[in-house]
Amino acid sequence: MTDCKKKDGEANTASPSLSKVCNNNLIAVYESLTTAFGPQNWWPAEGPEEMIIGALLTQNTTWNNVEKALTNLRLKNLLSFSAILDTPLTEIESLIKPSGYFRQKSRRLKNLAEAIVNTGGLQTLETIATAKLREWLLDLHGVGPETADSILLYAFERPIFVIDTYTLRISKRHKWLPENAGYIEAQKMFTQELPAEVSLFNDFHALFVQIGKNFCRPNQQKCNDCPLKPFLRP
DNA sequence: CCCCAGGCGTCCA
DNA sequence: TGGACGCATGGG
Repeated sequence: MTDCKKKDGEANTASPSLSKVCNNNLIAVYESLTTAFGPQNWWPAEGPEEMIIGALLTQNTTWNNVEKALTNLRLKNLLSFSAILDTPLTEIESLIKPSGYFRQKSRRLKNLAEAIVNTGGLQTLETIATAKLREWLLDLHGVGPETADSILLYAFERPIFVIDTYTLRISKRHKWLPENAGYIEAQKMFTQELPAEVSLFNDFHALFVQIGKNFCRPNQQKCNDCPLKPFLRP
């Protein structure tokens, strides 16, 4: 972790900042994760509408619970924005109950569906440049940075690195980032030090979730068996 | 019984 | 501007 190689011609006098992990190592992190867990294939396309709905429902919620809600919606043919728009709030509430926060999320879902339909649907949104589209998403009530970026990456296939609590926690535990780092700072690190590839970002994010679930819980870290042990900074 | 989950908006200093 | 808090079901 300490011998970050400089690019050709670059001065080697400045000591690398503690918050900076060199390119080689984040790639190595990804390779270690892939070796340990294999490719993840997250959100393998039941279509962008379902991905977007899932991105909203999974806020602070396990995917297992989200799947129950998605199944309920699918059985009622409600995995489309126009259908959600035409369905009473109370029905949405009862269908998505397994995914938790159902009163908030049902409103957010209808709100999101309404915004998308009113703006001309996904076909219109697809034509919007990434930065602008991110702003548009963030303006929606109930869509924060992670949900917006998940939608950008997984539904619109834009090369945006998604930061979730696992990614932040893992980055801090390994001292790739300072303890007070936030979403933007973390995203900047990954963006700057990785090639902007959708498939890489997709898989990387999913792999971090695996590490988080298995080795990096809030009050329990099993660093001894963790594939990322070699990447812990002193 | 406990802790935790693929966050976000609100409130308050 | 940043840190607590409520939201809610389901799994370990």
